[in-house]
Amino acid sequence: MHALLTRLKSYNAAQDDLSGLAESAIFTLHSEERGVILIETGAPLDHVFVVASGWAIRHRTLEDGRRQIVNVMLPGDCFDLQALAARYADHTVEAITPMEIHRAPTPAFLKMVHGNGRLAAAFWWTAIQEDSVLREQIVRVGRRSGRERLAHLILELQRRLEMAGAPISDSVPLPLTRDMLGDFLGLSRVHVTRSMGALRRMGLIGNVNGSVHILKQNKLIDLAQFDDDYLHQNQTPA
Amino acid sequence: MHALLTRLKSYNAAQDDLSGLAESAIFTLHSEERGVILIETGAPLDHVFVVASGWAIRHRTLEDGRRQIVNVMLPGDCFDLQALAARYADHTVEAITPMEIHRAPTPAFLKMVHGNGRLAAAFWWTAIQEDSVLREQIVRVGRRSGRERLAHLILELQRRLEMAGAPISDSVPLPLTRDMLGDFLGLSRVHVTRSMGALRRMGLIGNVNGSVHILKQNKLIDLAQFDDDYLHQNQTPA
DNA sequence: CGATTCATTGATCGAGATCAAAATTGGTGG
DNA sequence: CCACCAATTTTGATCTCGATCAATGAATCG
Repeated sequence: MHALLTRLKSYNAAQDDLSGLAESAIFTLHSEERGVILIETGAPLDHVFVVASGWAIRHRTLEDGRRQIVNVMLPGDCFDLQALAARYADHTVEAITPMEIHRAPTPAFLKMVHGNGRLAAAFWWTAIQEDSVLREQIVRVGRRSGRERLAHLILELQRRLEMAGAPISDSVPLPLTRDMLGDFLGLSRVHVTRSMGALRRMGLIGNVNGSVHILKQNKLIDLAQFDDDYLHQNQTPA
Repeated sequence: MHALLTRLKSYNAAQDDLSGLAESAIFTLHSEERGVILIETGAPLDHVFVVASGWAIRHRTLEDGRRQIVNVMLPGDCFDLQALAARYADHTVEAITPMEIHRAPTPAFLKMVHGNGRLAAAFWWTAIQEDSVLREQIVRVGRRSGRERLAHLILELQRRLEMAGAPISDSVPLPLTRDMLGDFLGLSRVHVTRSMGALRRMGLIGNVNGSVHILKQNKLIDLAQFDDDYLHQNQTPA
């Protein structure tokens, strides 16, 4: 639970009784291989997950094969809190790297947060944060150019990884194939390569294979019109 | 609160103690004109809203004027439950028709749901539903063609309006200009007109001005690959 | 090493953007 | 009821970004 707790620090500066989470015995730790489907569209939602390490994607595939990746689940992310109010999954979640992942049955999870208001609020905050990420994804896909989408995504991933305790660095791991990036950003595989090449030729990012080096943060932020307010990092509520 | 209560019926079939909501005195009713900004990007989030009548849009504008509408708020929708965990708005919400809207201060709202678990669950359900709508919007904008986007949106609006108590009908009100539809669907104004014309010429929808007539539901559903599972209509949780 | 998967690059094509003008709609006031 | 004005929609013409098709390179693995 380390990544999640690290993340929650930036929410709950006081850090009062979140300890209850680490102590609770309802989560069990599992290792999953790359490619494993954690949640299947249409399947019952009976567990809540917290990512310890590794990456997963949430995606939806249309009848004719077109696919859209909706979001990436990084260490410290929790899903599917949907389970508390909906019975069936409306998306598929798939591990794209080997993962370590905590899993709790929904009813036990519910009981835990019922007994601990601060904990409930903390999880609510993570849900809010994911909402904002989704909204920004809509803006990204709806109104930005190929390069802008890519630059914006790279910056978002950098921030989100740092929030979960990754060392501050201009090197961002990116274990996504061009196909996945395309399905994430609403572009074709080929165009991802092109946009990547453009950013490289502009000197904004460095050579890529499994991770991106950010060479000129400021230029990249400019190009992407990236404003990280939407990540609600240090906004303890009223 | 009629529209919201109607909507909640499909969630909480038992309909036990949601009455507390109607009785609670924390909401005040306001009339707003078209064009009024209900929530401004960057402004403190100190109120929770429930739409009684009229439409609003949540949108974000980039520095160079490109705009993306993230979602539409219809009668029975609540926002911004974000207020419970984030201090500042990351989007603008604007009335696009005259509206009647209920408003409660966030702290009072919090106290109310704290004292009433079923009510809390019901509001959580509305948040889950909005999440699903957002995810579907990502798929729509990321991977569908112009006509598909339009067809899909029309169908979604029809369902959502019905859920809030609008009479079942193949006539869907659509008080959005072509500009708004473009900013919503990630298209240009001109292309919205074209896509609309295409659907009309295909005999799927009827003449439009302020509302759309759905002439061939099935064909429209086919074209859009519309599957309304994501609206989680009758899925009381475990 | 073949076999497979993924990235890069080139060539061509098309959906949708942009620019521009005309037609329609909707008030408002005389 | 009509004339006028503004806002919006529709339509046409042209261009461009990104998609598609196809071939070539790298990289990984039994």
